[in-house]
Amino acid sequence: MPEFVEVEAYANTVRPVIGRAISGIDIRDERLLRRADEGFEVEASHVYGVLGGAVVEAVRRIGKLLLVDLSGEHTMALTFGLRGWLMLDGEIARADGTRRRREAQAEHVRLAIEFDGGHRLVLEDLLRLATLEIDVDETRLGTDILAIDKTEFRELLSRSRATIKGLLMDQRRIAGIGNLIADEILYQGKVDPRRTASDIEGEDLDHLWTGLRTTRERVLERNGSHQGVLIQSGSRERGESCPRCDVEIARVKVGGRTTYFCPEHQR
DNA sequence: ATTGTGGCCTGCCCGC
DNA sequence: TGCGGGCAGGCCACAA
Repeated sequence: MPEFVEVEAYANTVRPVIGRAISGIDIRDERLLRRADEGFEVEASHVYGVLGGAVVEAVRRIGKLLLVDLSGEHTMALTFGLRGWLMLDGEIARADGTRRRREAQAEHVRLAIEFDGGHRLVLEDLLRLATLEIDVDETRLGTDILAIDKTEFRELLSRSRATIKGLLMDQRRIAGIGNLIADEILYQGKVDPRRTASDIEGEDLDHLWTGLRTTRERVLERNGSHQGVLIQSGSRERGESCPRCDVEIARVKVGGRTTYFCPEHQR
């Protein structure tokens, strides 16, 4: 599920508890903490110590990372893997702030946090790929996709020998782009995903930048990383054809990810 | 150092 | 229907 636009929605999900204190924590699956350098027992107690009684002061998003700033100068950081999401009191927010109810699935709940006033925040995660960390190094992430400008984008490209798709998905360079949005940016930007980043200049770069801007606006307006033209037209599938060119969409591996693109108009 | 690959984990879908 | 293989929008450790 989650690329930047979904995590934006998760941030909106959490925001109603800003100003509330945490009254209970239930870590159902300690694998949530698996990135800890120390053993699970030690790390879990640290998490309980930091969260217990703390007041939520702010909720931020950088790329696909959700950051909850707490009283006591600590920050809880959540990632959601492929199939993770948050609900508050049985509701999930969209990127535009509207909310909808969602049925909880108890077997997939990995974390539950209670707040004063009776609010309950739940993290569900089908694949157990979500993580919780305290006080992560935020500088490991690049500029957020919504904040990057063309000057920085051009600069990033010119300095990288990676494939353009690999660069787009490299969270240390640009934070927030996943496999689907990368494919859509390249589709809109008319660039072959396998090209070397630093080779993209001039008109090609203009097109790609337009593709990035178009895509980030579109998925935000429509509330989902799966709202790109390539997917919505049904073309991001084996054997389907490009809605613009009517040639068969190509399917290749780039940067370890399955990649769909139009061999006709993406050059 | 940078870039690319394999594997984690579970659930689902497709083809036999 | 039942079963095995392939695959999933993320991320990390590791190899070249």
